[in-house]
Amino acid sequence: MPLRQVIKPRKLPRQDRSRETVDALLEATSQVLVAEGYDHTSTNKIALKAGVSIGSLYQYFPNKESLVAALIERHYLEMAAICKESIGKDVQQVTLQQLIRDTIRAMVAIHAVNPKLHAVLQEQIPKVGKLKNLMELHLETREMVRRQLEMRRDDIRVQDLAIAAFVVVETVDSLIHATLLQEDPTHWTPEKIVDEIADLLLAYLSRPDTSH
Amino acid sequence: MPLRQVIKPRKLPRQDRSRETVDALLEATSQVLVAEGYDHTSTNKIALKAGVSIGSLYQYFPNKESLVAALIERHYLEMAAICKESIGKDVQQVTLQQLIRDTIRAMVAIHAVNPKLHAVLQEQIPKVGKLKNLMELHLETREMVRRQLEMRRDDIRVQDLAIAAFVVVETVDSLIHATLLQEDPTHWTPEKIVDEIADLLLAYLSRPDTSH
Amino acid sequence: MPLRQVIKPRKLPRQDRSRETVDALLEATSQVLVAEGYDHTSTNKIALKAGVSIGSLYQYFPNKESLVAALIERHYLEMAAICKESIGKDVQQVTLQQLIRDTIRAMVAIHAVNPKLHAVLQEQIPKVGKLKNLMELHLETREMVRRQLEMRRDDIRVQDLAIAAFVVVETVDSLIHATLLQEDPTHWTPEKIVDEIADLLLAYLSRPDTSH
Amino acid sequence: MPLRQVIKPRKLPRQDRSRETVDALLEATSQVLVAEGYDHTSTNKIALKAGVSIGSLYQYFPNKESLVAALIERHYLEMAAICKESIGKDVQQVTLQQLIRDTIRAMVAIHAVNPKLHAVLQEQIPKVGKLKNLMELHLETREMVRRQLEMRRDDIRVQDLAIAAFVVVETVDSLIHATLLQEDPTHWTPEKIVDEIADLLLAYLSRPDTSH
DNA sequence: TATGAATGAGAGTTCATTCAT
DNA sequence: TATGAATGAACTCTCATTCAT
Repeated sequence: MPLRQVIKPRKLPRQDRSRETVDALLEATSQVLVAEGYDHTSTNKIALKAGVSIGSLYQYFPNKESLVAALIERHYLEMAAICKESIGKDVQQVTLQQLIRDTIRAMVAIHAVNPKLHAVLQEQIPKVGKLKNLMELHLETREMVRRQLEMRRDDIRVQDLAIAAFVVVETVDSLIHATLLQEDPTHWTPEKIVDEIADLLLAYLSRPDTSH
Repeated sequence: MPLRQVIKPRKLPRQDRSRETVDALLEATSQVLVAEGYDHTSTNKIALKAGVSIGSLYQYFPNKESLVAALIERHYLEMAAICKESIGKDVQQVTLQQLIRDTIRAMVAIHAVNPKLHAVLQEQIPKVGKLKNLMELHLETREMVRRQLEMRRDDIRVQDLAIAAFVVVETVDSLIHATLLQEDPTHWTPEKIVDEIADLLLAYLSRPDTSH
Repeated sequence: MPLRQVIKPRKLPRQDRSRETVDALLEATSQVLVAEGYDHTSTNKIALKAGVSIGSLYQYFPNKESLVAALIERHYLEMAAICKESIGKDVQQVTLQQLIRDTIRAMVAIHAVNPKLHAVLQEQIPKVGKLKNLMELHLETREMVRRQLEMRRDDIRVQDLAIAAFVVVETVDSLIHATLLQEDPTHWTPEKIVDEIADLLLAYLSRPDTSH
Repeated sequence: MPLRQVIKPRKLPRQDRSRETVDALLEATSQVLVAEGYDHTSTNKIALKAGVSIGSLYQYFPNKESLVAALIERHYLEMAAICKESIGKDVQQVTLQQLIRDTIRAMVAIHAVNPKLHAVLQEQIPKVGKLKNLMELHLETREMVRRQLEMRRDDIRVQDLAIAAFVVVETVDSLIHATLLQEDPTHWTPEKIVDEIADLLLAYLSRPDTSH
């Protein structure tokens, strides 16, 4: 039976094939979301773009929501990794000013991962059910920032560091978001706004210089 | 009996019926949006909640989008009125600090009009087509704030007042929004956050006190 | 009370006003049919174009079908008048050839009354219910032609004059109709086709000339 | 067991299911059109009659028009096949008289395929957009007839053969159509009318016999 | 396990007709 | 009698999901 020799090399082991299919589906979901918006995203389009039958899609994801939730999760993990790298490490040698700039840069980097997807996820996904994961990132980031601030307690004039962290994270995120959404992109460059935000937060957090 | 016509000022029955229907539809739209989110808002549900036939709905609104657009318009007008009253008047006697507090209060008031509706409109309405009205309010507010800042040019250390206005409006809005969305409402009261935001902006805008 | 003198001259007596409304409605029906086709003709559009409220429309016509039926009737009467004038009179002095030309001219005149309306009525009106009136005109015309042919029995080689009349009427009508529908109107002028049809029918009806 | 694969030649179940569904839909379209007329034909009725869900209907046909267009296409192909077989072949041995009879027979055969459907397609389908296919059959037939007439140029007295072909096709079609629509079917049999039309056209086309 | 044909609830929308004023 | 707001059945079409193969 020479045929056996012709038989193609055993496809990837089950797990790997699954992995590929799931990845293809998530990538397709991302692309369709960006290209068409949440409203016009359908499971059929996703399956088509992923090169996967609609039946297979439902083998891996029980419903549409779970697909989007998984995508959010994936995006969230990417962003969380960036966050942790930038502001998660327990270094105290860094000045408050440096910390602030690092935080802002981290947030810019987060938005840069896939800005259009980020915008869709943040703006269009109904924040109900299992889909509010993206908010959790804020909570975690807030906590990380709070810990960092605590290490510099003495340099900071704001009493309640939880509030300070909240203000920092929300402010940075919203300003970056608004800047990127700006329809006239020539007006302010991201660099300029990084400086501006740093200014804002430093003035807010730091004790007025009473040295002289 | 000419008197009768004066006594009973003809309520122009048809026009009133219309008005009532339109109002009922907008109110129902608002409620359904808040209760179910944009995605699960349908013209049928709106008509049902409004106690109006689906046919009547389409007599006044050519499509679903136009209903939401009209609601945005209505909400926008309410908010714009608040804005203008608070920060539109050309008064110079007011200190920068007072101006900042007024602006924040105006934004809080705006969110207080119908907070849940505001959140849905801001978060869930796809920002495409005719539905981007809510962003325009930001533009207008920004412009009003810029003019106010210009009147106090000397008290302000930030160079570019357009950027300053942008930062002010976005920051205030996002912080208020995030605060109201906070799931644990006992943590920070709105009053506390108003103070905090005032602090933040005053530190950002005002020249460090060099009097002594 | 000078007011009384200002009061407008009493509107037309009931009957005349009705007449006007009905006419306006029929005219509007005709125009909407021509402009939009039967499918997109609605009673609301008709009432609007007629400058009459939808309620009034239903005061005069119990339903949409009856409106179209009345229009067909009106068109039919106009056409029938033309027919009768041309081929209804009992004159024998006229030659067969002349009779044929008169018949064709009558049919051309019929189509000329309102060609677009005629086309819509003939092509788009579902031939069901009360709406098959237009076919009856053919029956009547056929009968008139048959009587005319009978008066010239000796000049005609076709045995069954009922069939001859049927052939004549259908042929003339369809050829005129097809000519007018021709999309390239430069190709054949109506005059040319009148000659051609006359040729066709004369050859069909008349006894071959055996005089020599 | 390789035999099984040969014995039971895979019916490609999916493709067959599709085909069946499409066929059922077209057949249902035909029946609903005939039974209810174009106006009262709806996709829901078609799907119901086809024993197919409305969703499946839209999987194969993007809209109602496309269903009717496909049906016209199908009907058109059946008719075109008949036409080509009867009057498309390039035979010159056949006399003009025989040609005429063949042509008429072809047209009768065309109408006989599905007379009621033919009537609906010809009378009720708005001749706009993709739906004017049926008129094209006339154009093609006309061209075929013209070529046949040209081969017998010497036997024909009519100068312009394009006009002659136009007259022939329209006349034959309309007379057959009118005959079949006749409500009193006992009056004239199709055979009788074939003779009559042949008579008509022969008299029209052929040169008067001057042999003696 | 993969496929994709099939499903059908429900969406947006139209329009002939009714009826309170 | 005239008005036009209101009605709702019925329409076209979408899409998340199922299931026979």
